[in-house]
Amino acid sequence: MLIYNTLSRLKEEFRPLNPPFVTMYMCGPTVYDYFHIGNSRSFIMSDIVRNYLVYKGFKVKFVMNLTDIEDKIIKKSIEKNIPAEEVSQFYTDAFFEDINKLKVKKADIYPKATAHIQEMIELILLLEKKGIAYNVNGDVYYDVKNFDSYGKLSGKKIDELESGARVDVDERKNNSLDFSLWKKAKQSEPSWDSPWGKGRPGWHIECSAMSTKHLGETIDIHAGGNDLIFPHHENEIAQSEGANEKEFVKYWMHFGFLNIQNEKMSKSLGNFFTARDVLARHSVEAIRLFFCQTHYGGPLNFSDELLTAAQKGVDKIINLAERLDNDINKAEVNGSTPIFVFNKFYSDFETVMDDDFNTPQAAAVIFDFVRAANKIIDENPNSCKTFLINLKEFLKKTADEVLGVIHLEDLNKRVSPSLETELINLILNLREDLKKEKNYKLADEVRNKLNELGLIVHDSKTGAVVKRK
RNA sequence: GGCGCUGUACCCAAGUGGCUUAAGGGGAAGCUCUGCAAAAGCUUUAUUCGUCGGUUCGAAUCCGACCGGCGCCUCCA
Repeated sequence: MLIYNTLSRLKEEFRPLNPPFVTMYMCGPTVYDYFHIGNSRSFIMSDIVRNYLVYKGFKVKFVMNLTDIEDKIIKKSIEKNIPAEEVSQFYTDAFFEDINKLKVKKADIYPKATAHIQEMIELILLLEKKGIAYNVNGDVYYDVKNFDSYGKLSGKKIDELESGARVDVDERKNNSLDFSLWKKAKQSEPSWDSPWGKGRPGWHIECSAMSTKHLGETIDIHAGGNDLIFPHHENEIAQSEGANEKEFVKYWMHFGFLNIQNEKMSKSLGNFFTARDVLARHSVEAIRLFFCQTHYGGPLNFSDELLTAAQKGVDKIINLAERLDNDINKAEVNGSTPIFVFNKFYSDFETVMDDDFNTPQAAAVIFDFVRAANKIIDENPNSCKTFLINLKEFLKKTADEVLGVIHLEDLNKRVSPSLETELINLILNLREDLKKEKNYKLADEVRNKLNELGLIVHDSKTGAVVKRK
């Protein structure tokens, strides 16, 4: 199995430190606002990576941090005149709501920055002891010149970065690239006691401290968006490897941006839709298939039209699943067992997913399977139950449990009986009688009236099928 | 200025030296089914991969030049 490692810029054979265990850390949200649909791409793609590792038999421990103390949270708390904890708690709740709707599986642990202040302080002390951190009147900085391999992840060289730096140079720093480990408290800001006085942690230190605490000094996979490569992940390496003198991460994975009209979707540009907005217009399945149909590392343009197109693809898979459910109920136990190349479809799926999670190809395998399955059902109307169950099992294992582009359990929920469905069936049965009497005028009128009520009636060989608009 | 990504059919998009004279989805067209309509299924749909040169028995895939799009270097998934 190959994974593209940002560190080496190569696809590398995946060899976790202690197989079958895999440790995976994903940079989570700063809880200062609802996350946008671009952020969802990273959450969903990391979910798929994790699901596939589980499919392959790995025991994955997945950690996602919650940054609950940070400039933007403080800014919002001042604007709204409410405590910072209230801001972060509100958006943490919203985060979990949205992530559930996106069918992203829960992480094993969601460590919060504010619950790990002590660990961060200890890490900074260690860096200070090693001479790669320095204190300037209560502000503690990381000294990049004292970490030899600074820049190895982003491919940057310290000298070049300095000359191209766009930010105003902070006179107190030794080097303009030095970054905050500990920020001295300003008035009315949340703060914690520390050996350097009251203050709060810098942004990067939390990931180093929390990934070490929950996953160990060296972790297998660390993932996040492309924009985190520099400076965030570069700084994490500097902190963790500077302190522990051990390799921090074996495989760095980065996800491409979601663009709008070829521009990166971002809060600062204002060209974004929140995940909850998009979920109000499109299904999770359409969103997930849309993301799957392009490789995780490249850019992807967002538009409602593309999501609508993805929905059609989802429907195609769901139609087969529903057809199978229907046939499984009717099928004979001792029917025929057609010859079908299950192994080929499973091995094709694995081959492409093994190649750096090629989800577009994986989706292609699923669509090929859908076509082949429809064909074989057409050609073998008397297939046995087991055969049909095996067909459904393929969809469950791949499209549902790994990619999450369909959710079979939700389909089952849809057919629960109620008075409403009983009444609809009654009307449809009466309409069948009208059709038998060739009273098409009245039959069509019934169909039109139902349509006005939001129910679409499709006649088929086995009787009318009704769908909600 | 530095580093990196990218340009494949009407749209989205995979493929990075021969298995591909290029997957898959959407769209379009045809067929099957059918009282009609719709739905669904099946079939078809790029001799061609930004442009121009080069390497090679062989290139969308490697090299060079050029044209276009984007990202990071400041908070950002």
